[in-house]
Amino acid sequence: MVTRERPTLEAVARRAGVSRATVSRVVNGSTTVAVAIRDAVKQAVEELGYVPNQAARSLVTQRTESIALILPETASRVFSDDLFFPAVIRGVSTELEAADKQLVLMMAGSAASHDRVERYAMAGHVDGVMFASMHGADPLPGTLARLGIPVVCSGRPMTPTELLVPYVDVDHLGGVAAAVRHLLATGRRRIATIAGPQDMVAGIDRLAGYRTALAEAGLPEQVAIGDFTRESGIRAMRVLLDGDPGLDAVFVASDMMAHGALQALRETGRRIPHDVAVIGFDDVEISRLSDPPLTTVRQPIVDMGRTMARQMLGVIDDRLDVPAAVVLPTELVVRASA
Amino acid sequence: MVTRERPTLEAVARRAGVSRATVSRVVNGSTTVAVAIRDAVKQAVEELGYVPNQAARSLVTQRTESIALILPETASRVFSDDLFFPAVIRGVSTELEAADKQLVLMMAGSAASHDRVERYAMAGHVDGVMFASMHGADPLPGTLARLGIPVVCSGRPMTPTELLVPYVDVDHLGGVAAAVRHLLATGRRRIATIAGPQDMVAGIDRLAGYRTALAEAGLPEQVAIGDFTRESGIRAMRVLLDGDPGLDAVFVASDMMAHGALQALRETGRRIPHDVAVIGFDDVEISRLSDPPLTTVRQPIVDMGRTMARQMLGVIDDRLDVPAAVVLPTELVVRASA
DNA sequence: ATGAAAGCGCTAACAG
DNA sequence: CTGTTAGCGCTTTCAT
Repeated sequence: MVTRERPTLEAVARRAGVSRATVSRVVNGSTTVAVAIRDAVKQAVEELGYVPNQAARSLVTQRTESIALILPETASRVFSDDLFFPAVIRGVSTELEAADKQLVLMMAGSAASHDRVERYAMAGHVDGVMFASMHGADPLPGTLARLGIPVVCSGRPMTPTELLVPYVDVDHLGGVAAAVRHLLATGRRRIATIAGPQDMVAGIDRLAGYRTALAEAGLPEQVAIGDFTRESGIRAMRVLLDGDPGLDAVFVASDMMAHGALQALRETGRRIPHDVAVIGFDDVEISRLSDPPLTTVRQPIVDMGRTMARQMLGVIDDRLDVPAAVVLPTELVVRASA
Repeated sequence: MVTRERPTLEAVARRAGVSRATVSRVVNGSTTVAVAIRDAVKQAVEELGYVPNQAARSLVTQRTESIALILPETASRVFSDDLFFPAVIRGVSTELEAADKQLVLMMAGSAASHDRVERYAMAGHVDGVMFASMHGADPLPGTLARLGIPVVCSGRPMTPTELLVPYVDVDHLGGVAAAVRHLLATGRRRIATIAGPQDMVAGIDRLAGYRTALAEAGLPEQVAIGDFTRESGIRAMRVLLDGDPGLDAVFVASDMMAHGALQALRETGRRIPHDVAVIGFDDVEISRLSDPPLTTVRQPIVDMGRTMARQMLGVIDDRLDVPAAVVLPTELVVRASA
């Protein structure tokens, strides 16, 4: 590897006939430098193509100007046709770009990579760590926070971590309530649900919302569990139909699963929404492209990413007005499927 | 920001009653350390929760153990429902994970971010830079390569950069030829194409393939240009139909555009493949889910990512057997649309 | 306003 | 096999 050696501060200083300290000042935009000298230095920087060595800089400043986003999922899951993660990344990315911070994206779907992430953060590679899509009571956010590393989560953490870590989440319960209300208002009475994984807050809260709403309406519940993927939606729908061939509606905790459910329903010859009404959750693109287009609970995924990133930037800059918890609204979007 | 100070080599050395050098040896797995001492050091490391400071380490080793993947696109493009980029990322990510290197993903859709990327690489933030989805004659790969930074590209570069930079690409021409042959064999004679953007090798090569194949068959060509997005596919298809309402086949340079083309064709009441046969390119998931399922030229996108990552690892390790150019095969996958 | 000097935490010769 | 020593390139007091 022929790494041509890059010019150092020292080289620039010699060329401009000043000290290293002065060059450093100019490079870092200090105002206390005489204009003539500043220009000379800038010219030397230009001529030599000088770029500060980040490792050296970080060593003394204790700052890297980069921030990690941890997705406790495999890469194949993050980059599947489920557009949830991409939307989070987009939001985060937008905010960090504006703040001139580098995003370091880390998938941590296995125990090994989970470890790697921990070491990575502890090695001071990044100034802060953001988590999205947390499963179970992941101790990592808390661990890092206790070590003094700024941590922010998307999705309410399931551990007392919440005391240490600011987070952003959406109003799952409100969204589900609106969905079930809509089903009731359109005359449905045998309303099943395909719930999300019960080791994730989004899965738990949406199921709780369904239960509450059905209890209030005095209707019996019918629950099948999926893992937010299309495949699991297909399977869960079949299970539900086995249990009650006469069900007339299903609330599905994610659009991907709802997409699977539509397929499973069509395969049995049922017409949607005539025989069975279907409502999803997310409002990712696929819900508009599905057949029929999906009525769904919109959650502002991109905004979650943006909000989380802003919280992180606030924490890093030691701003005191960083809200410990932000809950964004959800909204029912009615399309043909219900 | 309360960054509790982390223990240093020095602290571990004191606790274990040895020198810093010895601790460094143990931490880096040197075999020339007495077992007793090694254990003592390991214990001290454990007790103090020591993790090496990456900035300090990089400063002296000139290595960061991370590698950048540059996507010269906006984040919204990379993380849209086009699963091309995700597939590349997945491939890259798999290989780097195995090599215990950290992937740093950078979107560079604007001139500003293009600059940022350049500075980032030159600051020694990463050990190497991989490019995917290059537009036009981007000078950045060449620039970085000349500076001694290892560079690898996915997609044949359009500049003489190729002399400096290993790359991986797929057999565009072979794939297109197979597609057109299939159309001819099934009796189509008025074969149009929706080409990709003509500032990208994938766009150029696939159009060239179409032209060659039609010329050989002695048929007239009909070309509309898109930019690989679904929207542009819809528009291009309408243009083609305006030009020749009687066309009986269209080869589309990407599945996303083909998806759009299907929609545009259906809107005119045409039946597929009865009235018009459609063949796409990519074989991303959407081609199986579309209506009807899409006949398409499969390119091994994940493998491109993997191959590129392996080339990069080879270059970094100064291995001499790194191939300057790898061309992966493509393959026609016949489904209902043609 | 500028320079001198002291490290940041680590690795890698080189001695011993 | 282990310790001593000399930096890696930069920022930041502290003098001047």
